[in-house]
Amino acid sequence: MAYRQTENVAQRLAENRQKILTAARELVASGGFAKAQITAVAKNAGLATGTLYRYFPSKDDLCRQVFREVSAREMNLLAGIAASNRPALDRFELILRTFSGRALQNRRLAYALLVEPLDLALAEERTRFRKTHAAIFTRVIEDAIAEDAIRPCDAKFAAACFAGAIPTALTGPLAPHAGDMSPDQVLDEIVRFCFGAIGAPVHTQRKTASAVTSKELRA
Amino acid sequence: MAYRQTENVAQRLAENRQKILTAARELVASGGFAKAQITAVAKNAGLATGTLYRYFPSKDDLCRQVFREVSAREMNLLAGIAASNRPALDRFELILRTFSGRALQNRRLAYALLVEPLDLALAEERTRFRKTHAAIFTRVIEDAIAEDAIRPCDAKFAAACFAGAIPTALTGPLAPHAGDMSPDQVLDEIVRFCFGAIGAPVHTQRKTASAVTSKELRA
DNA sequence: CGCCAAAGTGAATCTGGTTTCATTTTCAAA
DNA sequence: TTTGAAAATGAAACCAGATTCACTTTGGCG
Repeated sequence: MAYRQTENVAQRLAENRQKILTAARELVASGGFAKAQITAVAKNAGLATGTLYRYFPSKDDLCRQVFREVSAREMNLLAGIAASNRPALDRFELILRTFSGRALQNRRLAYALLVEPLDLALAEERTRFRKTHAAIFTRVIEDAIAEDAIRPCDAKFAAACFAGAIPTALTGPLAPHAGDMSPDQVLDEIVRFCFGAIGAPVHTQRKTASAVTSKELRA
Repeated sequence: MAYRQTENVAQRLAENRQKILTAARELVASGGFAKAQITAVAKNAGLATGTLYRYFPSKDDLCRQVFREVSAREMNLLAGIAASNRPALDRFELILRTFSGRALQNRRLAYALLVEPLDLALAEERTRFRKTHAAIFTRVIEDAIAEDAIRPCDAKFAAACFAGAIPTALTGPLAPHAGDMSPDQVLDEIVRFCFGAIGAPVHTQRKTASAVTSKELRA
């Protein structure tokens, strides 16, 4: 009577795995990765601590998985915009507004992904994330140069600057205090800053498709 | 015969304290704060672990002290430049070149201070450090605006961007690989980027006093 | 010289979490 | 209904460091 995994069970397993990831994600979104202790995740998922280890080999693996899932959404969104066929500077602006807009819409989570102090394993994951941002920026900057929309500059270098500047300016202790600036002002300043940095003309009345927000994404 | 601390002893105590700080600083400079375990610091200082606790109440206190001492040097240097009475944009450029030049001259240490993953206590210290950078940038940007050297913008916001951009672009995984760009090219790109970002004209042949390097500082 | 308080020592202890694993529960097949 | 393999459990073991503390050493003073 070789044991065979029944459909029923397989589904429950998948559900549990999901429950764990969701539970962890919730904790992270509410209080950063520091809150995602195994015991807490287990309780939040309605499972015993030991059970988690039947689904994930270690805490690090679980947290990395959470980080990847959350960040993948963002990266895909931006990559999608970067790959569209509008003029490079339009794409650039859209990326800036989308990235920043979404970060401002879920500050706690953005903080966790972008600037909160993390342990080594997660910092590695964050590095991936940032490298992806940089790659996306690099691409549109190079395109803008190719299109003669801006004068040549070191695209990779500028991209690294953006990948560092934006998170710092949006979240964490250096970000403007709520009440200091409205989200829209923040977006405008970001665009002005980034356009200026690569020597692109800043239209005060730019008229582009509005950024993709998380509400729209959900829909 | 109430015990009175003799001159001799007082001096040895001071020396030991210094030995500990130096030992810790060495470890940090060579391998980041992760290397600064109590045991390692003690060994490096030629003292027993327990002894360190006669000088510092906890590891966190010791490490914070190290962080402060190392970063204070940098902050004073930059603050000094910011306070000089040259035109604002000259000061801005000088600050950028000094900051970046010094970081490139001691990459490992710069990495530790600026971007390496740190525990909470030290991350707090780093926040101070970055806030100071931002304050210095804010000041010269505001001065530049007051001097009509650039058109008005949100100085604080731009400063936060710089405080995020420069560390990322100089050290850590997004920084240009050695061989990719020469240090001088990096400095030029930084200046170009930052000037552009606040809408300042970039002179290709700017002629300013050269940045303050650590060699000069030592002298 | 002999005494004492302070300084120094480092093995033993503590700590806050992760991870294990012997036991119990579930459930499909016989 | 019985059976056994997989799944779930959670209390106990574990871990890598920081921290403590009973003891030894030092050196100023009578």
